[in-house]
Amino acid sequence: MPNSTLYNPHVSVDCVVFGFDGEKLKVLLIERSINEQNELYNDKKLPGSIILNDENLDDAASRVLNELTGLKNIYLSQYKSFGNPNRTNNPRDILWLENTTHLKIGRIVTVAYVALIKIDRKIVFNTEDTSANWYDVNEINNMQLAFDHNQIIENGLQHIRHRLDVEPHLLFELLPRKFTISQLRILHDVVHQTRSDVRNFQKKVAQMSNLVMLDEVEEGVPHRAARLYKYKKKAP
Amino acid sequence: MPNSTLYNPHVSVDCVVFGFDGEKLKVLLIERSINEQNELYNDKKLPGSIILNDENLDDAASRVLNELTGLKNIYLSQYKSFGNPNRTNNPRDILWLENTTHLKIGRIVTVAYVALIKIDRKIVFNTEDTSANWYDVNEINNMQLAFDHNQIIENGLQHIRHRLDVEPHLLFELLPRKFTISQLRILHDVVHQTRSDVRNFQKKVAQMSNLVMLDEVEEGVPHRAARLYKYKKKAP
DNA sequence: ACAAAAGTGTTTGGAGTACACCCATGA
DNA sequence: TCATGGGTGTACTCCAAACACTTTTGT
Repeated sequence: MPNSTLYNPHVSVDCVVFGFDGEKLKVLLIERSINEQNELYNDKKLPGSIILNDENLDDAASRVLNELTGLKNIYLSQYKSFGNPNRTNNPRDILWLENTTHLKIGRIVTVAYVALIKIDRKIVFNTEDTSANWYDVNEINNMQLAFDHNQIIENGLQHIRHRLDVEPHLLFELLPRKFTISQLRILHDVVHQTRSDVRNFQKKVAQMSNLVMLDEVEEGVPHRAARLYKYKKKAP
Repeated sequence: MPNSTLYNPHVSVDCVVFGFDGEKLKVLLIERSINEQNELYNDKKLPGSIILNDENLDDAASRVLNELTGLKNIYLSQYKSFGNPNRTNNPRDILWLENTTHLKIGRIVTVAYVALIKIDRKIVFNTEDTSANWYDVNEINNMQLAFDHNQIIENGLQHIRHRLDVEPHLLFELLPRKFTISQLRILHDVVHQTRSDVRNFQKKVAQMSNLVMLDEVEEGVPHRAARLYKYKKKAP
């Protein structure tokens, strides 16, 4: 329950949290309920918060993610700020802001972050006042999100695609600790919107020195089990 | 002279303006004078401003550049926001802020932009209350700038290096309208901190379809004059 | 004539791309 | 035994990098 001496109501952070379920790229959204003339209106929003008065932007983003998932040390990267004076003009959004913050809110500039998390981590998404779910990045175009969150996600997606291109090791932030080369390839293809050749991909992977083959194979698949690998930081 | 109903004193924009003088990469800084206990203290700062209440972030950055240079249509790109709660804590900076804005200023989150301009444009940098000069990017490490502007420039430099790598056509924003291949190569090398081979560079340039050779050569050089080229947008 | 930079081709190695078959496993 | 994906090698193309000499012009 924010209070005005603790919080800075002029600046917020929003996090576009990406996950990979083995097939699709997903984004984590918070379910939002607004009581509008005695009708409950439901939609979704990004996890975010106005910042504390004495808080760094990066710290605010970490706090939001930690409050939501209980996790620390998540990959987080600031990528863009959104400050259109009209972004907080929708009456529904104003109502929701005032109900949840109990502050008088004017214009808010928000600083957007992308986060990458391993979707297999068992995360408590449903606390007493928050419930969150994963959504396909491609479905989001057809959803009407709070504020300018559609645009924030769209930009976040572009950003992270580019980022994963330049720094491929970040792909491992999205995979389980142990993974198969197929999983890595499918993730790579989903991110880059390509369809890579299996043999060429193996070849490229073979020259990654920080990929270590384990003495284990996957389990519970109805076909030949694939070898498991893990990612090891620090190139030699 | 800002007034509190017009300006939003919680958010500002700062512009890291890059230019190229034929040899070095330069950044445009504003000379700042502070009357501190009857001693004049001089240093430098980035061109910037708190935003207007009803102004987009991009518009605020354009406004700052236009007020400074008189130019429009400058290449501008937002790259990072800085919101350390201590960034506006230096007493000297507080004094300067209050003298120039006549507002009570607390914490300011600033949204940083990089801009690219052709240094040969004759620009009025010395209006009645502002004077600006170009500084080598490498000298800036040894200067003590206002606020966290050293860090903002450092990040801006990284950003623009990467950006010019990904979108090489942006190099032409830094060159005069007519330029030689040498100028282009030297700029390329300054940006990428490389030393490219003259012949290989010519070869690469030869396949750029939007580079057109003019029927002119450079003048006033004490050696064989080089051919001039211009950049033409829109690939065929 | 000399100093200074302009301009110009060829060779080589490495990376990316295209392509097809046998293998191991669970049902 | 069959269905499903796992795992493997070769040939070709293209791009990047290395490398040195002649030409033009001003002084």
